[in-house]
Amino acid sequence: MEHRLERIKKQLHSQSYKLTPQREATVRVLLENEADHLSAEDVYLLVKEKAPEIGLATVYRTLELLSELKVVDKINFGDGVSRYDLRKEGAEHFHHHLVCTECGAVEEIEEDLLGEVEKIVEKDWKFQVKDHRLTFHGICKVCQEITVKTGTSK
Amino acid sequence: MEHRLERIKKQLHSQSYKLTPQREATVRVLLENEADHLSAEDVYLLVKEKAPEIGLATVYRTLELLSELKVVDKINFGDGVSRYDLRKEGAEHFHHHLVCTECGAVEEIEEDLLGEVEKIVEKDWKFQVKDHRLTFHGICKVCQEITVKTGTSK
DNA sequence: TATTATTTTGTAATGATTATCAATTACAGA
DNA sequence: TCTGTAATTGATAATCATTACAAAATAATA
Ligand SMILES: [Mn+2]
Ligand SMILES: [Mn+2]
Ligand SMILES: [Zn+2]
Ligand SMILES: [Zn+2]
Repeated sequence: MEHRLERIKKQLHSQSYKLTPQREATVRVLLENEADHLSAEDVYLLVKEKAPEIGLATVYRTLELLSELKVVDKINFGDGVSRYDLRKEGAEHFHHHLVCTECGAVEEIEEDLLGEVEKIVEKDWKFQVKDHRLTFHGICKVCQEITVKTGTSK
Repeated sequence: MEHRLERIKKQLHSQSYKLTPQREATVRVLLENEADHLSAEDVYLLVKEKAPEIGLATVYRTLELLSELKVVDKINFGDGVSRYDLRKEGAEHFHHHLVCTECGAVEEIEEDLLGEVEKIVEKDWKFQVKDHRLTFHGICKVCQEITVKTGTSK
């Protein structure tokens, strides 16, 4: 945890940004909730618990800054809000997501499954891939079992 | 063109929706601009050229309806607006996109490159895939050539 | 034709995000 | 340490895409 915070601090400094108390509090919230996909408002409320004086605008600005530095990725699951997702330690690309259309659960795939596909894209489309976004929509494990048991097909 | 319109009409009827003049005008705009990725506002302005009496709310409702019917897919490229993208004729899954981070161009890949990946996801994550969203971010062919010629590395 | 359900329109309301600006804080030089 | 300057913050207003609403229009039904 402290290790990752240190790394982010260095990344900020390398672009001559400072790790202010507000920024640190925001990053800590992101680290402590890595499994979730928090909106700016979500982050704001969580940061507020520790640092009640922080303003919503600062949270937005910090998240924007972290996006530029590729510390977080800004994603949109189709509800009206942007969500902010920490990059996995050392990951070159954004991780993948499984979104259940039944229960809304979001699962993560850290493994990069697109290596081969990217080669094809670079070769056949002459497109130099820098990053990707991949989300699967479908039925999660839990909901599949529910369907089998209750016969609910929807 | 007429063929696809007919098909969409039938799809609407099968759910007991009507193809009203406003809906038809909207669908026509989508068909005539299939290469683009129009926002609701974009669609509204284009429809207005032919059917000036249409209201923005109707365009939103129609696009929403077409989304539910899977005639269009609603996507978000990270600018503040939703964009609406016609499904390719007979396509089971949403097509892929290549977004150039230099010039903003959006290219389409109709070929489904995720067959193998989906098998892995179903097998290893026990997730039943219904659809997917895949976007690559990188440098398009045109911008690569510009970079080579001018030495602009950005 | 009378009745009812669907659809549309213009507009108001909502809500997430961004812009603004005065106040605070950090920093570099004297 | 003091001083001027740049960076950052917080409160709040403004923006802007989208949604909600209610009255009018249109279509379907009896
Ligand atoms: Mn994630
Ligand atoms: Mn497309
Ligand atoms: Zn589920
Ligand atoms: Zn380009």
